[in-house]
Amino acid sequence: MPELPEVETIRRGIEPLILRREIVRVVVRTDRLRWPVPSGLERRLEGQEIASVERRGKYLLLRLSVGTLLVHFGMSGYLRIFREPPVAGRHDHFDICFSGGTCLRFNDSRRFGALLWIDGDPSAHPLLADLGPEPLSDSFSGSYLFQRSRNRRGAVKHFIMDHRIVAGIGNMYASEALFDAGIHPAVPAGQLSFCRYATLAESIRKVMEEALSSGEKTLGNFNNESARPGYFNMHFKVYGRAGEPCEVCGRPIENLRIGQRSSFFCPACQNRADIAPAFREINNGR
DNA sequence: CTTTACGCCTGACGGC
DNA sequence: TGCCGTCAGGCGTAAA
Repeated sequence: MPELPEVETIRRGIEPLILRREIVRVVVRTDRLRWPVPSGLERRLEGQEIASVERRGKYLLLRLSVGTLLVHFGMSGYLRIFREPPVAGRHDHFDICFSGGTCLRFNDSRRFGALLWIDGDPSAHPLLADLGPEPLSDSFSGSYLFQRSRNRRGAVKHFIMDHRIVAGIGNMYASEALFDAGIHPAVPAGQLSFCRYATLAESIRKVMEEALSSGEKTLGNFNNESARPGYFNMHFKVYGRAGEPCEVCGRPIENLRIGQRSSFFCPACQNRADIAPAFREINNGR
């Protein structure tokens, strides 16, 4: 599931292949994605040049001479790169081909992804306007999280997955960051201390940067036609590891349902001392 | 305002 | 072997 690091890896991978290239051919095979693909998009894109390749949260933004193309990968979306695309297969929903021969093909079995056209300033688009800061930007910090979390009773894991709070963190990296910070995912967001949020913000940065460097290693594979840019083998310490021993303490990783999502954590390394009344609002040593 | 449940969709998986 | 039910997940929406 592409989260921020995966989308950023895709961005870095395709940027040198398509920047300042002209779109020469667009094929849309279904308009039934997360939202309908705008009709007549093909004609609007053909002949336009890619002015920049950007990302906001999990959204990939291809800025054109006029307007912006927004791509979202949902759960199962991925791009492949061809010079001569073969006959389209199952779930190959659209192709965008460029001068010089590069062709991007989008495949998404679950169709939670999106292809949208934005006229004018992308940051004013409803999907982007309310996004919180990028976790790797200067405006993201422990004090920011602390301030936004006051009076929130929902689980901290849900809190950091709220894209209005911070953009681009999904279920996998939320679990990993909380493990790194030693914070139990179910702790009410409003009950964590300033110090714990300082730790959490650093853990979020660390996990994102580690994932980005994993992705960086796969960039060389982008001309391999079987490759899926952005789908790299990230090493997870808790995500998807229910029942396996924690690599720090050996206790079995547990899976707890929080807000309709599975949440993986180590019951020992991520203890709930945070929410015991005696420990509220103080740094308990971690 | 915050919090919660739901629906979209398909592939993988387990049970029979 | 094959069928069927269940689950996973991002994210907007609606309802509480």
